Amino acid sequence: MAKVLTSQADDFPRWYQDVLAKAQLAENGPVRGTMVIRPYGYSIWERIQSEVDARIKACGAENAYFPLFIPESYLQREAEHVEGFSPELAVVTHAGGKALDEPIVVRPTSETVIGEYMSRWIQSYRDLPLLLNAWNNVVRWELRPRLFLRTTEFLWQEGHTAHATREDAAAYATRILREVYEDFMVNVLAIPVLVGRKTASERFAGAINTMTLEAMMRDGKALQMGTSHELGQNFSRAFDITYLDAAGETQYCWTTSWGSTTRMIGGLIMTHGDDGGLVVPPLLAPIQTVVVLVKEADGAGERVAALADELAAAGVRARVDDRTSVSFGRRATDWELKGVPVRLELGPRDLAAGAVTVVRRDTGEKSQVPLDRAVARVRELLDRIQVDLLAAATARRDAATTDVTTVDEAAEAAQTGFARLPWDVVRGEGEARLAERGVTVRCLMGPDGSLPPSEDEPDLVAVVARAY
RNA sequence: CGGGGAGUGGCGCAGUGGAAGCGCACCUGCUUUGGGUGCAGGAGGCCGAGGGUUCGAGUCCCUCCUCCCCGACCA
Repeated sequence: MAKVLTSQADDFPRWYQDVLAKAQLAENGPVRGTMVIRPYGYSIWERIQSEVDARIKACGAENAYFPLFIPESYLQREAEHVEGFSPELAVVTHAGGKALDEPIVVRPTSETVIGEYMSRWIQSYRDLPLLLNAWNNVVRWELRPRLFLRTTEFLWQEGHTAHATREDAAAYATRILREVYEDFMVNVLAIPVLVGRKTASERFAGAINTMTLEAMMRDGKALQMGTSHELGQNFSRAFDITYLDAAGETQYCWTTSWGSTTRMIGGLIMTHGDDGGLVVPPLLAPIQTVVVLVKEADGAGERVAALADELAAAGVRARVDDRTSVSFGRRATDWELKGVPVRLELGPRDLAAGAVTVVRRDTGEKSQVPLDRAVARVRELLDRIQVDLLAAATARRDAATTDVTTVDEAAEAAQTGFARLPWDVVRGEGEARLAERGVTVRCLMGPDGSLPPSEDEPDLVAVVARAY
């Protein structure tokens, strides 16, 4: 492979920046912290949306849209919520050429405005559960932005639901965590995630329980890939989200919210990417296979086009690269940088052999396959790569995870990966001591890996790490 | 806001008082297409802004602006 990127070993953050630029994923916008997502990067986001949206709908939620602008007074109705978000709000004070009577905030999240409308839409227990989701953009003024990982404006989906009982709300928040996020991340992104509970200090502003999915990047740091919250009755009390139960009594609803963002693209890059660039898992890839015309000769161009058609007919997202004005090496490198899982090369030597050269992006392995077996071979490889990427990422994570027994050992081990230790050892002053070394509790898990119903369960395990 | 750096073609950088340059990218032509081909030619600059010193300032002095990195918040 040609060396066109800073290597991961030399400088991981710079490697990340190089990949963004060379794979044409995204670049900085003119206002600090904003992001321009380029067509290839956006096509990856569209694939994410498509997969996540289908899973959300399978859980019964419906899409809706709520406004970008929220009255400042709405945020102030929930004390913890406003306290949590105040430092990062963008506030509109002037519009239409004059000062506004009440400032308008640009949504940092939509709990408040959706709460207002839930209170109007919910009358009786027959209206519950109310299951909503929105695909939109939000703004949180970030002091230290990084493309995809932490930007002032980002794209996401935010789900908001209202239920009759705490148990229903908890069950739904957990269902989304498992059936939407975990399933998508593991089976499509091929990223292994730890599913756990946030500590009180890491909890969402206004939630009674925050659950998280944590992935390990190739540099050993953790990335929160998604969250699901039980909001208790905090927002239903603030926004008067009530219903009449079967006995005719007025009750407050129990609400949830859950979100996943363009940050997942950052996680994708840093989980699977290597010194050759991005590596996209086949099930996610906007382009699963590129058919490269090495050189126009002996009808090779027609064979390339026919091959791409056969692949498309077999359900493979295929693309032709017949830009013979660009040198072969350049084009091979381009597709590697973009992480296309399987590349087919067709040139005179292949034609003479009645074959096509097949290259795996993840391993670099090359083989020659008879033309009439090419489509079947591609489909086998796509399946194989999907499985292998998850296995490789899981192996890397497990190899960089250490069981320890003290806070000091955990802080040390977390400099290069994840550390696991008893929660009882950490709780209290432990979180502050870890923070001194840049380490946080990523999540709490049961001894068997289960999702704890509270942080007071016996024998909980704390997973700690440095995080993005 | 505390500490540390940097502003020079699109991007990355060199240039310590005397002709604005280099690499990549871009355009033209030829060449080469099986791993970022090679050669030749070419286009592109208010050197962050303002003021000062000097015969002469990208370079020295002053003021301002912006950006980046390290700390506290965060999907």
